[in-house]
Amino acid sequence: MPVTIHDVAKEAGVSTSTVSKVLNHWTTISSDTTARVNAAIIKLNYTPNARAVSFARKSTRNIVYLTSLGKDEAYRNPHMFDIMCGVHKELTKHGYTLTLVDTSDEAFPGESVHNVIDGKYSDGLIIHGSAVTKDLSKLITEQDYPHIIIGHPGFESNLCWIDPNHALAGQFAARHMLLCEYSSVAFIGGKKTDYISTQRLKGFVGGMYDYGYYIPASHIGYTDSSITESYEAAYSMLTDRRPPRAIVCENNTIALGVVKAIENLSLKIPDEIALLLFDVYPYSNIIFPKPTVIDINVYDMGIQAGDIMLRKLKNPSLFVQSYTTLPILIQGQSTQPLRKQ
Amino acid sequence: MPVTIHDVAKEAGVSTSTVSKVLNHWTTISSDTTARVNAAIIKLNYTPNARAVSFARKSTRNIVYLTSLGKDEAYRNPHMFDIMCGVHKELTKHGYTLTLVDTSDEAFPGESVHNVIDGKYSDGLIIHGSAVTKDLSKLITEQDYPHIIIGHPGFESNLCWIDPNHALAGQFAARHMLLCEYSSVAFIGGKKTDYISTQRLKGFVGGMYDYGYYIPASHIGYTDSSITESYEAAYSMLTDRRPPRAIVCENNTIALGVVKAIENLSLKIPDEIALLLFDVYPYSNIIFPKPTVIDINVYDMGIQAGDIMLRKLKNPSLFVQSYTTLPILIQGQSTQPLRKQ
DNA sequence: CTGAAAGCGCTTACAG
DNA sequence: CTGAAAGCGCTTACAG
Repeated sequence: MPVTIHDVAKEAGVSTSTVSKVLNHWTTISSDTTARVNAAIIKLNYTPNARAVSFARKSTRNIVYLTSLGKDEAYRNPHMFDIMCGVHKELTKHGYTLTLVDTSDEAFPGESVHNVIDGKYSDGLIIHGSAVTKDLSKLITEQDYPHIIIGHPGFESNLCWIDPNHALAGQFAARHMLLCEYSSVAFIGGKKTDYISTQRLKGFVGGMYDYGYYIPASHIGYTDSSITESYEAAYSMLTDRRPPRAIVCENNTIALGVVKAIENLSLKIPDEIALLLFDVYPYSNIIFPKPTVIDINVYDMGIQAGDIMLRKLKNPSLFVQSYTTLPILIQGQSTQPLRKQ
Repeated sequence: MPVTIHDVAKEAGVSTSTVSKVLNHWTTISSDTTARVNAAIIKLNYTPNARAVSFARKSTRNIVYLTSLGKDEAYRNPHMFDIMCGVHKELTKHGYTLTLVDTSDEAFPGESVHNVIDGKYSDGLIIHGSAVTKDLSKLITEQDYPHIIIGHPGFESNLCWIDPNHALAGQFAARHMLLCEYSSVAFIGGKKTDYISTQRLKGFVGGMYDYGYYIPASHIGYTDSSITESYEAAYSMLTDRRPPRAIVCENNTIALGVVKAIENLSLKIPDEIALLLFDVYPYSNIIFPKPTVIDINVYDMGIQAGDIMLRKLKNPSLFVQSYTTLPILIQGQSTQPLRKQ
């Protein structure tokens, strides 16, 4: 038979209320009693029944992480799981648990959310941006349910969200290029309709402009993010009569195409052409020489999401909509070493 | 105020016991009463309080997934998360939830497991093989706690586990090569101490042998799984006086090195040299021509783990130790097309 | 076929 | 500083 609070109370010669108070660190208990109760707890190896606690307390100390969990999602979108790990880390630190809910295979995703909320499975909801629909938004807002969205939803709303600052990452790229004294820099990105690519480009162009450099249209490439198109974009820029001195690649696949073009033209990195990438993942580690990369610490973004969730639980009126996660620069050998730090 | 079972009972004009019985599909309730209760449930939009249910029932309908959830784990080991998604899928289907527990940052991982078990957080434990220690094994075995290990632990035990059959995958590779009528086939693998690589090699060599083909030592390469060493291994085999007609690459990184050697020697795939890889992830999709791959459906392995867990909960004496997940062959253009299917 | 009542293991006003 | 008692929202023998 599992040991209960009654067993502990009997062992310590006190009431169950007193044991409960010791367990919850009430300050009104004498140190003598506290000691006796703790001794009994250790002697009996007592662990409170989490179900009973959560039931009596009317709070679960559990948060639900809502996202798409289909087959191959882990390969397609590992960042999402890295964020999840960050969230988990922060919640665990404060005694909360994390439960997963999938949105990938139901007709109406609101159904499971409705269950989570009305079934009181959790105290709050952390939702990956890709899983947010307008229906969901309405449901959460109406119920005024504690939540935080990771990655801002594609529409205006009163939801709370955080998001990495991709434009700022673009500015970082510009700044680094100028520190390396490259003024003629090209940018090869994804489609014009791609949100992240557009933000990075915007930040980059703006950043260069702030220092007095203007990027001509011929030095901006839009691709479908395939190796083939990126190769072609880079090849044509590099064989132009005024080739760029450096290329910023908006993602890893683009970088592969660009590197291939550079190899085929037998150019030396970084002496003849410099390279800067966004994201470490998934190919930066198979590019030689080791590339200089601007990365986003999404694990840290998960930690922030967890932290905000916890703060919201204490203060339900807390409202957050912000670009919160800063990019970091990882210096490699694909750009000139800086004169001094 | 949330609506409770009492509200439903009052609305339907019955007792709470009766409502509970309808909720739990007891067969003793008249269809007339059932209809009235269901109508009340819909009218009031009632959802049972999961906490109360789990508490009263003394079963949580929750399973804990125990694994390492540190930073970058999602990039290092996405398979683990794919498995997790499979587990989640199967559990959800049967009304169970999945909660995550991290093993990556504690001095004694048994601590959190002890909590999970004694705190009655869940009905069972699914543990990723990499997280299993002897202490943990002892704890679980002593408590006779429902569990299933994914990937067999590195030591003998009475734990229940399932694991993909890597040796069988090796046999598949041999069989496919012979169907393509390649008899001179090389194998480039990881270190001799690598478990998966060794199993795949063993299955491959054995499979070839079963059909009467013997792989000479010169056609077996051991590497540190780096592009450089794989390149060198392939280069030396291909420039040998009796080069292989096909190469089996034990993982994706090795394949990159091998492809590079093939390119540098200007050999044509598959006409001059054929290629077969293990694993789709992470680089098979950047290799041209699209390679023929032997993959393991680890998502499906997660589903199986979930299924076994559920069966164990019904029948605690169920004991499983088996190589359960079958490899699949994905035909690409790096081997001859087969004569007929 | 239905309901009254005990109980799941805690927490928390409230009284002392 | 401590304890008796009510209550969290269900389930489940048990009686009828």
